[in-house]
Amino acid sequence: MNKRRISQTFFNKTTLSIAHSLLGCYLVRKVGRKVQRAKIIETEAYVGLKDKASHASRGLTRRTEVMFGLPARAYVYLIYGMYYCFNIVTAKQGYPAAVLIRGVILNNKLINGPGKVCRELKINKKINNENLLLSKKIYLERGNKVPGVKIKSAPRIGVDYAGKWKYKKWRFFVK
DNA sequence: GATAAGATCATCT
DNA sequence: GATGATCTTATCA
Repeated sequence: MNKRRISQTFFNKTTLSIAHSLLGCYLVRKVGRKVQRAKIIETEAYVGLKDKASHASRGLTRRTEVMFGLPARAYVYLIYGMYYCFNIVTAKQGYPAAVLIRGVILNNKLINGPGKVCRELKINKKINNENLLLSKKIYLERGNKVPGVKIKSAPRIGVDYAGKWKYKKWRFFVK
């Protein structure tokens, strides 16, 4: 058993606080024999039915049902026909919330943008609904703690249509 | 430096 | 049939 692997208790807090805590942790992806460990440096939170920027704001659909499900699952979807985005589902079953991984460092290479992260880590819809606590293909590990002063927050990206919700500072990144 | 357009498809109306 | 939690390339100033 991997001691550094993130366990259920990590998800036992608010989505915002999880998005914050994920910074500095590692996203581990196994493809065949290859293992990639990507350090998370940027996240975005999508919380609740009322968050217009969230896919869940229009209610439960086939696509978003993973977000309404159990925490610590992966929510992967295709956007603009060509890019996948990788999210970690949070909050309890029945309440839609997730944290989008926007940026990582892989082999000392900065990868900014959810589409690029998924391309580099070979994330596709097969990963959708994977249990990050149990899966051997993709999971999370604790990293070095990031000092609070190095963590910045800002409005989310690409959600201008979301009315007042676009001003929420639910994007977190390491300076 | 900034802004605009094109690629391309699952999902929703 | 319209649209989007994006990225890259092209064109402008």
